[in-house]
Amino acid sequence: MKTSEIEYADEFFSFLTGKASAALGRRLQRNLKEEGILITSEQWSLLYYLWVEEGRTQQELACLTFRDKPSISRLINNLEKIKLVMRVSDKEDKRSNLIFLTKHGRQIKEKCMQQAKLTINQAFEGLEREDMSHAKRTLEVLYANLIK
Amino acid sequence: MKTSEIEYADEFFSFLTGKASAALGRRLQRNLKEEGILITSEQWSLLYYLWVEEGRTQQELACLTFRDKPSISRLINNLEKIKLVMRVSDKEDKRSNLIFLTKHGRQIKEKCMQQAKLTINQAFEGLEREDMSHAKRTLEVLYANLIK
DNA sequence: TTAGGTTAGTTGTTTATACAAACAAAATAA
DNA sequence: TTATTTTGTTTGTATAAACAACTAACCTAA
Repeated sequence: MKTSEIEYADEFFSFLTGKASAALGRRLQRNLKEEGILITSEQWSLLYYLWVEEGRTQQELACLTFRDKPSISRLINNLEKIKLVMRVSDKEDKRSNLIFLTKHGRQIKEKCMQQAKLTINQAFEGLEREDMSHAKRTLEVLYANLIK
Repeated sequence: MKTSEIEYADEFFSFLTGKASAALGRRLQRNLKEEGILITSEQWSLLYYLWVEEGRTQQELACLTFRDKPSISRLINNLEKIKLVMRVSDKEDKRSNLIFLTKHGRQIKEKCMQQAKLTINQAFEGLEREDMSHAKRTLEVLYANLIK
C-alpha cells in the first residue's frame, strides 16, 4: 500500500466512524438531561420537525430525517410511551397516521432549542461559519454520491 | 426564531444526523457483500486495525475506534462467531484478552481493502482532495470540542 | 367490480450503541 | 501483608438502525 493510499484510507475512516456526529448527539443528549429533559438525540430530531409543523405522516418524517419506516415507527412508539407525541389516524386516508405533539411535547420546545443552541456553540468553538458551511457542502456531495 | 438561527439549526442538524457517514458505512457494507464478504462496516473498522497489527487488547481497540468497552466486547463476540478473530488470554496480564485474526480473517484483507478503495472512489466523485481534508479538519476540531 | 399493483405502517430478527453495574486480576498504599 | 484502588472485560438493560416480510387501505385498469 502506497503512502498516499494509507492517508486516503485514514481520511475515509475518519468519516466512516461518524465520530463527530455521534459526539454531537451525545453532547446534545447530555445538555438536554441537564435541563431535566430525558430524550435521545434521535428523538430530538423527530420532535424538531414536529415543532416546525405538526400533523405530519410517518412517511414524511422518514423522508425528513433520512430514516426508514420501521425506524420511525419505533421512534414514535417510544415518544408515545413518554407522552411527547400521539398518533392520530388520518380520516382522509386510513392508512396514514398523523403525528401530533402532546401539550408536554409543545412545552419543552423552548428549552430544547436553547440547549441545542448551547450544543452548537460548544461544538463550533474556534471554528468559522465558513468552515462549517464548507464541510456541510462537502458532506452533502458525498451523501448525494452514495445514495444514487 | 430569526432567519440566522434557522440556518444555524439546519447546519447543526445536518451534522447531527450523521447521514453522510451512515451512507458511507452502508455503501461499504454493500460493496463488501458483492465480493461475498458479509461483515458490517463496524466489524470492518475493527478488522482494519487488526490488519495493521494483531494481538491488541480490547481496550486498545476501544481507543482506536472511539467505542466504549462493552461495544468492543460485543463486536468481538460477533467476529468470533463468524470465525474472523479469536481471543487469546494474555499470559502476562490475565485481565487482558489479546485479539488475533484467524486464517480466514487474514485472507479477506486484500479484498476488503480493495472494496474500501472502491467505496472511497464512489463517495469522493466530483470532490477535490482539498475539500475532504478541509472537512476532515473541521470535523476533528468539532470532535475535540465535544469530548473535552 | 374485481384483480393487481402501490402506499403506509407494523413486526421480526440481527447488529450496534450507551450507560450502569458487576467481576476478577493487578497495582498501590497503609 | 492486607486493604484499597485501578484496570480490563463482561453482563444487564434500553434505544436505535437496517433489512425482509407482512397487513391493511387505497388506486387503477381491464
